[in-house]
Amino acid sequence: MTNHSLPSNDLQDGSVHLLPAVSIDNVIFGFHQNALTVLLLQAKSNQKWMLPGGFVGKEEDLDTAAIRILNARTGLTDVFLQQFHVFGSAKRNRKEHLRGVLQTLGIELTPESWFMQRFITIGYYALVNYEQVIPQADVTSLTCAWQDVSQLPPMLFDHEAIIDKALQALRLQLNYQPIGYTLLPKEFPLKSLQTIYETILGRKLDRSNFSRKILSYGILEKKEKHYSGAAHKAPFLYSFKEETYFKALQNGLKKEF
Amino acid sequence: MTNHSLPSNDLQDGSVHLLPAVSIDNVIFGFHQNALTVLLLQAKSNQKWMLPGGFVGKEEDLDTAAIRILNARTGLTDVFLQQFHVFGSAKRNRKEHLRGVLQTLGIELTPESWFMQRFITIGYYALVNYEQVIPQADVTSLTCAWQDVSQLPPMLFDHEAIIDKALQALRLQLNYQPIGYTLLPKEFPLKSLQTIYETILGRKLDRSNFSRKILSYGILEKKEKHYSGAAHKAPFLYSFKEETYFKALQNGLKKEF
DNA sequence: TGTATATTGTGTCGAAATGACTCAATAGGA
DNA sequence: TCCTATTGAGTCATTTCGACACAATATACA
Repeated sequence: MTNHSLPSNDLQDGSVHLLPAVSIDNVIFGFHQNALTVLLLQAKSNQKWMLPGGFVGKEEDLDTAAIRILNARTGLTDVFLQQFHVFGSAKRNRKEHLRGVLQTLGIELTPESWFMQRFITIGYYALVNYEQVIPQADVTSLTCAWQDVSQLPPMLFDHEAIIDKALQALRLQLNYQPIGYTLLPKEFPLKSLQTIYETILGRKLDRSNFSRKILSYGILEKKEKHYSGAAHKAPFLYSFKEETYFKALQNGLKKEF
Repeated sequence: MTNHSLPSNDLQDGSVHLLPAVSIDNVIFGFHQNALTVLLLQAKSNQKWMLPGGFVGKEEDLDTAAIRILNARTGLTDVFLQQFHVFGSAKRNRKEHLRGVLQTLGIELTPESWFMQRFITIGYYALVNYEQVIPQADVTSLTCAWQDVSQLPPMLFDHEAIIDKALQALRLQLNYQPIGYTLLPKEFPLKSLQTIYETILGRKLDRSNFSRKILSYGILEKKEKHYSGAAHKAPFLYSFKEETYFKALQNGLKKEF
């Protein structure tokens, strides 16, 4: 973890009502200007960027905590949020950053404080609608802002690796679950969805074949044309058919083997 | 967690050298008599079965701890072991079982002891060679034994759900990674591999199509015939081609999308 | 010794999916 | 008016998939 959505005196007596040694980091993906982006915070102490994270209450489910933490930075409540990996190397080096955080807050803690101990962090990823998010910085950060996934700024400790791993997890998910409903506005051109797939997969896809395949899932509905103002033919817009979309989320898109 | 491979006085002062609130549970799969099996321990206190689990040292990587715990019950060192999910519901009810464990060991702990607190557990699964395992019970268990996955005995708290989730994770893995090298003896008939796939997927596969597909991966080598003594044609044996097998493990079997 | 039975190796066939293309239509810029 | 980028639609050869057929054969049993 790096961040927290709790009052700063929790750092002093968090041990009373927080689960020790465990934190949560959220990788929140959005889609804007034809690019996949991640919501990040910039640390006051050293200007590096970090994932919005936090702690878990002593009697709080992990999933509930992840949602609470996401809500604090985005204002969103109803979100597709999924655990994807635990980062548990003993050498996740937080020490230096923590000193900075404490200095920022004007707090002193002994090295024995719960907050100074080793933490493992559980990675969750979310796919959200860019438009609906109101980024909210916290007391330790200068700003909360979207960053292009393919051009990440300097990140705190292992947070770039965590984003990488989230992308890998998404890449696998593409093969058995639909994606996009929570990332895109109600109506969108197929091109946008294709860009999302391309970013996650890290390679170009054939336009024609992509359209054939995605439409074969039966989760899209064709709407009217969209005149973007660009110097070329106007594309059709599409929207997700909620019913079949969620059925596909549950049952998977295809049966391998 | 449920179990531990550490001396029993760790229960008293584990807080000194163990990570609090975090345990590991291993789902160890083996293949025997044409069936997929899991290695389980039977609790002395109430005869229920549980996954071999344990704790994490304060300076120990999660993955290292998982291997250490697996080694303690199987004697194996070189194993395919993979984290698949964190179980973090606040209501994972260990309390009753813990009382039993403490009674068995003749230890008394205050409710404030680290051991009596809430734990989240990280699930790892392993695929191992049945023949090479020497099951080893620990101080809190009557026995350590293999159990058929499709006929599990009564299990402690959420351990059946954990096995289910491990199977689900395996099911996904089948689509992009080869499986079997660590489960089967050096040489085996295709039928054995097919049974593994069928158990993991929970449905029958067409023999002919299975063979075509699995051979198309190029990870198998045909060996001599095998006369089993059964009243029918003798099958060929196969072995994995290590080089291509591990290449496939790394790079995946196919590129969806 | 001969026949029955279960299971294996091999192959067929149509349907579906995939990857690499082509080409006309068109919205706005030069 | 012509140019250019992009779209919608479609072609086509190749590969993959699912379901099934059939002969070969290792042993049991009559």
